[in-house]
Amino acid sequence: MPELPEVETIVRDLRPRAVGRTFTGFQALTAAPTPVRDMTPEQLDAALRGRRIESIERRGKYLLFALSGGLTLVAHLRMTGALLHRRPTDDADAYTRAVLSLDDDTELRFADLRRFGTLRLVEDATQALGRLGVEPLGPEFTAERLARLAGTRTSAPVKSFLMDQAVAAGMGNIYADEALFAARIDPRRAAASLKKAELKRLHGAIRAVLEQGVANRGVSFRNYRDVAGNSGSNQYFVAVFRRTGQPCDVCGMAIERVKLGGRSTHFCPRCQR
DNA sequence: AGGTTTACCTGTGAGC
DNA sequence: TGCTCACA
DNA sequence: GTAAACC
Repeated sequence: MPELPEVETIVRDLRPRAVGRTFTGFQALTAAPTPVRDMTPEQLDAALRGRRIESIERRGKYLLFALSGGLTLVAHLRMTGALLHRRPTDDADAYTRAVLSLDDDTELRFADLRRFGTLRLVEDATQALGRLGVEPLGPEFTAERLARLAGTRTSAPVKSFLMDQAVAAGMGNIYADEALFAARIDPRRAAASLKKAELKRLHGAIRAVLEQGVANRGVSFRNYRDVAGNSGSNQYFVAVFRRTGQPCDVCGMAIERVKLGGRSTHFCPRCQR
């Protein structure tokens, strides 16, 4: 599940490989549903041909390809998507749903086991993005802002609060659990009940776990792969995620798992209160 | 309105 | 081993 | 992971 650090890794790897290249075609390889939204694959092919990639940016978990002529190709990998940079003659990648051809005899393969990922071509990038808050690794993400947002919630658990993209764009299930462990906060606590000192710890923890994720090129529990098809290594450094029943590294207590907002949530019942 | 559940799709792994 | 179910 | 449906 690509979250902020995984998407950031993809964007950084893609820039030297794809910026300056021109699209020579688009092809959907599987029957509907294809990743393409709001138009047919044929329309996307026609619209993409001849457009140069001016820049590649990340916003939350979205990838933004700024193209010549003012259009933006917006990709979202959802749960199991990957963007592989290959040559047409390279071995096939499993679950490749679409191929974007470039003018240097390479291609971007959009692989996606569960088919939740999306691709859309828009004039204004913001129209393809959901309701997004500030970038948690950017200067606008402050403890004060986090506290203000937490105060607007009533009963929602802080875990669900963190998963809301309008709070900190790019946070996902893994890094939310890890941030709450690092901040020693029980994920079941109501967001509005957090004390100032706790929010300050949480703010720092969010930054720390995301930065560590980027440094380790992301988490690969199952499907995540970078543009070369390689795994990240951050899964070796997680404290609680998918460690149900295993001893906490800090106190030795068994990690517990509960369901919060429909998502599995992992925490140490002794360290997090 | 905020919060929670469900739908979208396909595969893996655990338990019986 | 094969089937079902929870989970991602 | 996200958006729509449902309390």
